[in-house]
Amino acid sequence: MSSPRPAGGDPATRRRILERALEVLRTDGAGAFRVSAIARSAGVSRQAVYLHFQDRAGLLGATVQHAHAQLGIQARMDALAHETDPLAALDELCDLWTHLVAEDHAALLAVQRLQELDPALAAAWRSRPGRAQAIAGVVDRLAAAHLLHPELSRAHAVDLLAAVLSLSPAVELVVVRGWSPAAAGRAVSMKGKSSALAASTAA
Amino acid sequence: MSSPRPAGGDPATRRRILERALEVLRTDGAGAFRVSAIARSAGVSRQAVYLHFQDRAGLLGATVQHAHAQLGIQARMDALAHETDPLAALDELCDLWTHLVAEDHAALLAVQRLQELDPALAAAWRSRPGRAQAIAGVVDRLAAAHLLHPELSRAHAVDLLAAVLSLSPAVELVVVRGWSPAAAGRAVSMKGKSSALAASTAA
DNA sequence: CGGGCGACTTGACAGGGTGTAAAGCCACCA
DNA sequence: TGGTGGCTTTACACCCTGTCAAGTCGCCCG
Repeated sequence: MSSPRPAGGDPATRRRILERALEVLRTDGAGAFRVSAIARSAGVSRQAVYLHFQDRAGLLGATVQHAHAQLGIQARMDALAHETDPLAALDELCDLWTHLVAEDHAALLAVQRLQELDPALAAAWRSRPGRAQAIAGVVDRLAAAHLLHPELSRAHAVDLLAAVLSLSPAVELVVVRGWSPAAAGRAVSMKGKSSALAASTAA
Repeated sequence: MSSPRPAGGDPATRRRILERALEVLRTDGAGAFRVSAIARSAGVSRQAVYLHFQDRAGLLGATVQHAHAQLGIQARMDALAHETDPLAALDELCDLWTHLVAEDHAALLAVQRLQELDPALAAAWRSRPGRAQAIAGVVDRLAAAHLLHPELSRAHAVDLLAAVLSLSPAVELVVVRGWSPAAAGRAVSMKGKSSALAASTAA
């Protein structure tokens, strides 16, 4: 269910397509994410792409997954799950997010752009691996440590954290305004803390 | 310079096109923003649209302007400029933003989506009327009232506020998670305050 | 060695979108 | 009566997606 790919073709070719797709995305932006351009860049025919991926949205989804794998997002997500200190977990999640955005904002913007045209991609994106769970997990740990603001329900805290960790703030700080991912992560984390915690326990 | 429209055609027709374009955007989303669909919806030929607007991006820009006018954004912006209490100004700006997003997120998302394909639209969007000035103005007033966090430069405060007032947090809260614009505005405002102010002087 | 199969290419097509161009229609005005 | 502005119709070039059919190449298996 998680990978309904046509399963045709050589994995090496598939990987090469994904690598070039990611590079196209990173260097030329979301607007350049065209099947023909990616195929050309990968030195493969356009049809070959359709042999490996359902359609453009499928290719984009796989490309984002590939980017996440390349950046070791899953490993950091796993580490996050084992972090016992709730505040450290929150910091780490924010840092993870801003670094990911710094590296792959084009890919993330492309997904945001294409999801409207493609319900399947939208669904995959909304429940993108780990993110919702990570946010809920951090909030749960904060609540367990009695750090959540007393007037804030857990659901509301999740909403707030999701808003803070949404795409455009990170893009605004890191991409548009040139902050370092680390600094942006700290800022995001501070926003999250101060809007959801009982006391501003800044580091 | 602000309105480089071809200036051809009947203003009434132009208005009708804008109204339908806005409705298309609001009901069918950014993905449905197609010249042909809008022309059909306005009961006008596709060419007539090009007679009134440079191209699709120009039409979108004008549509957003029309939406802002319809919602009385400019009036609220002006009122904002005359608000003397810095914290009230901040609250008002956040409330303004979430209400605008609640009403026209589709239009705003469309702009965000198309700006990559159209440098002119991107420029117009980045310096969208009032927004940058409003943010800078609020920060200035906060600084003048010595409310800014002492370790925060004015430029950084502007960056932070711009991040808080970027598109996706408001969309996340209001559109995805169903918060009321007012509640979302309060949350956004609180985030802005707590990340930029010396003390959490909540209302 | 030869057949077959999987991976890929080539070429073509339908469908839909943008933007431009040229010619015609029509109502209104001088 | 003639012109002109606003709009329509038709046609076009161009690009992109997604599908189909046929052909090519290499490799493995019998």
